[in-house]
Amino acid sequence: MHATLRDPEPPLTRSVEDYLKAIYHLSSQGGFAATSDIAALLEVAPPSVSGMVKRLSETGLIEHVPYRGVQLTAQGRRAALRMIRRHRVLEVYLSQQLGYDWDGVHTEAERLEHAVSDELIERMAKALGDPQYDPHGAPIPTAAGEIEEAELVPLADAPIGAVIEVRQVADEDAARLRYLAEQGLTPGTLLTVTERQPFNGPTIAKLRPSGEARVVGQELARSLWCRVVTP
Amino acid sequence: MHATLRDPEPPLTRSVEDYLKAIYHLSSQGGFAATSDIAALLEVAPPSVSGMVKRLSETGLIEHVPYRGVQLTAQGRRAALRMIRRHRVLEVYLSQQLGYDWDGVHTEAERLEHAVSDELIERMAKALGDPQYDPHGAPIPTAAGEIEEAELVPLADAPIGAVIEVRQVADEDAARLRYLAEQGLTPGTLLTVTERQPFNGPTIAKLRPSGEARVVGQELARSLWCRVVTP
DNA sequence: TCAAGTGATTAGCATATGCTAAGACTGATC
DNA sequence: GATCAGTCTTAGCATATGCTAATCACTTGA
Repeated sequence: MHATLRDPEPPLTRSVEDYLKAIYHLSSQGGFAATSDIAALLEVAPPSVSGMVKRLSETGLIEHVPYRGVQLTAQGRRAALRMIRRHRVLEVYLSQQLGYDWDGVHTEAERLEHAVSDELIERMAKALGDPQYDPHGAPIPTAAGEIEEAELVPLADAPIGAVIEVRQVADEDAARLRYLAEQGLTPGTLLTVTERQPFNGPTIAKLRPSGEARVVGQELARSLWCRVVTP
Repeated sequence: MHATLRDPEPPLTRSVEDYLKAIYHLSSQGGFAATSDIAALLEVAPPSVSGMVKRLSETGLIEHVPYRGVQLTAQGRRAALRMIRRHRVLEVYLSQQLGYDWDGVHTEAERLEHAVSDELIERMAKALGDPQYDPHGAPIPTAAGEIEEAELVPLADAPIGAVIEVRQVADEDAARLRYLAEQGLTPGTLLTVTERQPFNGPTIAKLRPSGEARVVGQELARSLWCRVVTP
């Protein structure tokens, strides 16, 4: 009801959608997304970001504090979450219905997310039984724009002895994702951290229930986000 | 083998892909596609077409005879057929796997065709059992770029008394497509033309085997392309 | 054969997006 | 508090695509 009464938001370009997604990801932790970080994520030069930032703040999608960074407005956040829903539903669909690998879905979804209609996304979601998580374990926003905010810690910071569940893999590199899949370190896996080497060394964990040991280097252990099941 | 050795053709923009498709359709009968026809089909102003035509002939995708019109080169034709394959595979996929209506697939495919990868199209085609025709009966080019060229006549010209098969509906208007579906006039339907009213009047045909009569106005009968089964 | 009309092209401009080079700001260090 | 390194922004430009208005060329009818 309310949604249909709202002013019809004008269609956004592909670029704009990419900027909004980037800003969402970069500002989800701290408050502001920095120009140079946006530039690095989107692989454009910083002045291109400045230009786009000006346009986006004029249309009310972001707030810009010069020399500080940008934040999404409510409208910008809505648009960003819509893109993220599209991306993640597409990832699940491609991997479950079309046999894509866990590590190959990202690139395809990256292009499709700008072209699909809302109707197609909802049909895909329904065909999949309205999934809550994408293949990398990231939560899928609802069509209404709500997203689960879970308390997760990187495996590298997980307390020794705790039972933890791998929830999310924050890495898009196909080779790394493939490696994690081979190691059985996919969302849903339960682990006990047994040991952590000093000086940013690897984390050592046992798979549950099998008890097999896994040695996870510092870098990977930073991108494996986990939920602490029993401390 | 050969395909992988060919120079990697540079990615085309969405606009360019649309122009090539339009030129393919407009020049499939006669030799040349006229500027004004391209402009009408793509809903742009004629000078925009002139500009694009210049760029496309510089990159070798089309041949331009000033004041005459344009034709696709071999390279342009290859690119156009690739888009048409994408479009039609998408239409079949959307209608068979995601429950889209016969008349609703076109718009969605129109946007997606520019974003999907070749790999996704081949996965969809395989999941569908490599279909030969799209939901409107149009032939789907092969991945290698071959397309069936059938001898079809509009229902409006079909000989009286002949048994004919509806093969293809050359109309994109959703309401008209829905109407034809209601009337049972979809690709594969067999008919006998019993009568044609003079002065461009309607064609009257009987469905086979049921014998039910259908009165088809001149305009629709021009967009229903048929194969003559027995003269 | 030539003039009119239709259709195509060119000229000139607008917008979105990107770039490099140069200048402006901020925060940390002495 | 002054300076410097790093970051951000502005200036100026390029490309792709679109538009309108004006001009040009082909065809056809008188």
